[in-house]
Amino acid sequence: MKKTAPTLHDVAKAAGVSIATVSKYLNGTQRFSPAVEANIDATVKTLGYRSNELARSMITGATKTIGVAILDINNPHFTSVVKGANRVAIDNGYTLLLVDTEENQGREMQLLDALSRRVDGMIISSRMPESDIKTVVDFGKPIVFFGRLESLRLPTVGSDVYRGAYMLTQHLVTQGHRHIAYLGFSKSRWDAERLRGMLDCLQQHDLPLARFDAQLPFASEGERMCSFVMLGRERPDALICYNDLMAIGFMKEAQALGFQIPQDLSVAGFDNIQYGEYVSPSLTSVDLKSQHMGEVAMRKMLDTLAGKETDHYTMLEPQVVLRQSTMKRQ
Amino acid sequence: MKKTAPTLHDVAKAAGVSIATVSKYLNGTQRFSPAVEANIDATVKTLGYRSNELARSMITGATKTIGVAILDINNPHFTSVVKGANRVAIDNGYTLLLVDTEENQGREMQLLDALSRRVDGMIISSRMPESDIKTVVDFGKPIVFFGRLESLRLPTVGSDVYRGAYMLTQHLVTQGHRHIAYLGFSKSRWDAERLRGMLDCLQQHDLPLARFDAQLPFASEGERMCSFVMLGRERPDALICYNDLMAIGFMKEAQALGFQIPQDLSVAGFDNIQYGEYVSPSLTSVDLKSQHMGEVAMRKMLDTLAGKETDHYTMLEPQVVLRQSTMKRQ
DNA sequence: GTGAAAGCGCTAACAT
DNA sequence: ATGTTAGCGCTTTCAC
Repeated sequence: MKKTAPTLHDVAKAAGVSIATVSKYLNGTQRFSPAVEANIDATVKTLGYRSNELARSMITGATKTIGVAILDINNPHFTSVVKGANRVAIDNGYTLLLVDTEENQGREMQLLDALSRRVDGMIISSRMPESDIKTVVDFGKPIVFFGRLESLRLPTVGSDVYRGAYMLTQHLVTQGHRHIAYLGFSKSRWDAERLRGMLDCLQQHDLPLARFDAQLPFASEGERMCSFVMLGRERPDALICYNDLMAIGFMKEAQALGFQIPQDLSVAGFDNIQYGEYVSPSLTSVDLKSQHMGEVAMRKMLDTLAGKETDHYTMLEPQVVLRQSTMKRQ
Repeated sequence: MKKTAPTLHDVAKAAGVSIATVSKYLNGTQRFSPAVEANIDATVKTLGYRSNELARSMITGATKTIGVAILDINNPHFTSVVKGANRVAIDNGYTLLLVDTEENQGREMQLLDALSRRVDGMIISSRMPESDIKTVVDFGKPIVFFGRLESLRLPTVGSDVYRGAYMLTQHLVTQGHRHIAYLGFSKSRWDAERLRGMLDCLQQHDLPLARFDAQLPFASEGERMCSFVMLGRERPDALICYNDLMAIGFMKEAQALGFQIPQDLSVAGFDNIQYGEYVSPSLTSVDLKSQHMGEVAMRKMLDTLAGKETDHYTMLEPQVVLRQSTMKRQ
């Protein structure tokens, strides 16, 4: 029950060797005579010595910690991203410092500022404008960013949502839908790409797109927007939502309003979250490979830290996953 | 574009004052003459000085970081816990170091070991035996634990699952169910309490309980166990699952097998995860107040760090949330 | 093979 | 009101 934890100094003294010897042996920097090594091992054990990571980090300049900033930990898409990033991190001896910015612009910058001081690098998902991202870059730590950037040249990773949106739309058109609507979320930096994919596809078929915009990417918002979309002058026969969460909320409310899905309306989302399988009808979705995104981002981070050059933009290939919420129209 | 970040020393020199003056002023430890303060402010700005948290932490002994270890970040219960903990942490100037042990005993100890060296305290959710928890306590950092402990006297927080299970069972019995089954998860330290609550209630009504045990607390496991439960000799008329995830999986598979819920079987779970509202039928559940658990845990941690004594066990009151997956039997 | 000593950037007595 | 100085626990040349 000692007041203060044993230090390298204590071990050295107790083992009758120098502090440098202990340090080098423990770090595997150098080998020593068997007698000395055994002695150190024993002393470390009896004293219960554990290195002070802080002191070491101060010298080596590395904390072995990667900061991960996400928008909302309650969103399954982000938990999958974190899961992927975490796996790769752990396999490489790194730990995750998590920051949940709660879809809340206000404190984001100060959170990132604080974060940047305690990590070796940051993996960031954010809705900040590029000018703000520039500020974050100036915090001086390596950054991997989710989503494509215009002016900044940063390592980024994303899913090809344009392709995903195009494919999904193409499928709906092929299945006979003629009145397709998009319940988007224009605050997201991924929204425009989805929209572009849909528009390009529909234009080829000379079909229109009805557009709606949500304020939050949540299920509750999908519910809220439902009557607005379904009880207007022109009811769509297919709806694509910005993400699965919104789609799930929308479907529930649509059913409450008396509509049958997919008979009255086909619904689809993005992300392919796990719960899409368990709602009724099960949800058709564009799988954006969330977990893989996290893995790739962390691998890029680690490569950057190791001084390797990484390609700047990595784009994962999405996959349309068909389920019961969409059907063929005759 | 300097190679190395400016230090306190640089600021002091550039501002023509001593290093201590800068330190004290920046930390608000002491006030100085307006001239000096303005001068320091200006220099800090032009140099872009940002304190090295590591060096500071080494001296103050505080990292302003709390480690949070959870079993699975893909489980909504835990994301809510983290959300709650994170809110309180941020409001108090702390950051979360997250560790996802992935329901994987093997690396858990080494992860916690590593974690303990970089944080001021740890909030832990784990299935470790108490002997192992003792080891973690010996890492020397304050700990707040989720769940009641037998021998160890640690600050802990939990939900009164015994009461929750009792209430839920009571409700089912009142609604006319006579063949109640429990699909448990005996590896969890919360399983026994649930079971005890059900048993105590059923005993009073002189009713039996059929028991099944899952290997993992996932939806997929609920699906897997379904045929085993539903196609045996004695089919239950009500099923309580260890958690909502399992219940959701179970319901899906039961419906696939041709059963109607709740007509053929009432189903209920624990946690009251968000998705329970969106599956069909919507899921009756015992709300364990996940987010509140996280908040309370973090508050206890902060109190402990501040030297305040905290009560050792805090038990939140659960609430039965009735939805469509349970119904009255005549 | 092993050890002495110089810091890493900062805080906190203790001076002045 | 401001400065001097002694470390915090560790890594890392550079000597012996």
